[in-house]
Amino acid sequence: MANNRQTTLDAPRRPSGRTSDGKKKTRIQLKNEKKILDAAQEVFAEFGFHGATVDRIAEKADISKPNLHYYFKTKKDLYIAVLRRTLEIWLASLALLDPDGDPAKELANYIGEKVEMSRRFPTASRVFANEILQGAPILEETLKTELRDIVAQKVCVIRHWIDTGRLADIDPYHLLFLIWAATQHYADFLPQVKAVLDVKRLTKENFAQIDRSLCDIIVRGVLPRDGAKAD
Amino acid sequence: MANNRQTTLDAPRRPSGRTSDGKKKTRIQLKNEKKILDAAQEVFAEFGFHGATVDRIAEKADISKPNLHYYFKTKKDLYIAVLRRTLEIWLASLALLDPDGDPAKELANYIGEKVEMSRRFPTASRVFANEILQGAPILEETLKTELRDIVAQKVCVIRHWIDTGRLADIDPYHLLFLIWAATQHYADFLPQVKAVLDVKRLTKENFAQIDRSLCDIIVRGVLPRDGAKAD
DNA sequence: CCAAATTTTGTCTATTTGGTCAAAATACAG
DNA sequence: CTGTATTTTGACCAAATAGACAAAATTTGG
Repeated sequence: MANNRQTTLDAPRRPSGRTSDGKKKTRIQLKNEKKILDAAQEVFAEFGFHGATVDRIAEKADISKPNLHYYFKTKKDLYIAVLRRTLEIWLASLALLDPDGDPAKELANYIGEKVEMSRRFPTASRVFANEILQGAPILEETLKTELRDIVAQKVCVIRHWIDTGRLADIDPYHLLFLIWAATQHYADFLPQVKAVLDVKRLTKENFAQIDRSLCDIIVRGVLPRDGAKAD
Repeated sequence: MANNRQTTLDAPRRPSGRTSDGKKKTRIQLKNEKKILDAAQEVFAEFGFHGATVDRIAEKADISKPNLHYYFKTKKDLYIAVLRRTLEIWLASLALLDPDGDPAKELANYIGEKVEMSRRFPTASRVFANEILQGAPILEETLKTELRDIVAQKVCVIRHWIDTGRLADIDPYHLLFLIWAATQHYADFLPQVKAVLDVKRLTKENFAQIDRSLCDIIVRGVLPRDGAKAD
């Protein structure tokens, strides 16, 4: 009788192939859970947690509502499951930034990866943005532990680049925030971007241009200036 | 019998001192509308349109629900009113960027202004972010007209700076997006920023540091490089 | 001070929506 | 095949919530 009332993301971390009772998941379970999670991600991204309705998710997943509840006890459980999936991609991308690489190349590579993520998984980004925007009620703990730790590591890498004179003396934290903000902007604020650029959708070419622009500005902005030019 | 069913933001643009019938607004009206709008902005920012309840807004405004409906017929009307107020500040800030000024100074000034806005009016930023994130159902038309036009103007200014060799050859649109994203990040994603930085709140000093970091990176990133260093 | 206009409120309603439950249908192991 | 476990569904419920409305209270102009 596992009382699964949870408010944060920690706990489970199951190998994603077994149910809470330790039993193996059936093929049907695996298939339906994926269908539901995919549908839920889209709906949560479009309407936020509150705006999303279980009915709509069920409909999009092409499954009956009671059946959905058979797989996910509550709307919140489903939301948490979607967030967990999203978070994994999100955290993994930070694993880039190889300390031994060339700073300019590493940063450009990271920016490129993040831009690509905004292009290919915009709904994931939006679910995440929604959650943070609402005050991160579910993710808060995870942000304060996992994310904070990983970021601290990467900050060390950047600091090292600065200390060895391969990067200008900028604040590593704000550099990372800048990259996140700039890249995810094209997923989270897509309607605004499209309106301003006067286009129906952003093509691959658009994203290539975005990648170039961001790398241009940001990488240039953090490279050490040889001919220093004080203000 | 003014049928006020509207879906976009255009129309009204009243001098904000007269009611739809052309009559002068009473002192009570002015006072209560402000109270309600302020409360609504906070609640919409925190919970999004769907998550916000009229009861909660009424409570925060210290006014009864039927009384609130006396001033704003529907929740959507209220939401639109809040958005309109926000949009004015938002659009106005773009008026900066003086074509005759020094590019570096102008950009730094604009960034500073935007950072200051995120610090002082974070809820305004969040209401806006929420709206765009949900696909900008209300703002879409305004974005495609007013915002697009103003931005197009400013893009010309930036292009001019580039053409006269005072700025590197970067894409003006993406430069603006970069600045918006970077600055508003500290209002919209505040919980994440706080978690990563391991602080309870962002102080004035934090924001001064943010301003410095962003100006450093972005302004450096767009200044023409004298000693060109091809990739 | 009075009458008209404005403002405020208690009460009620219709709808939406998250979630339940028992029974039916289906898949599966021996 | 057959009995058991899993999956699916129709019907239903309780809570939340946007909004209506008429009556009461208050303000305002003459």
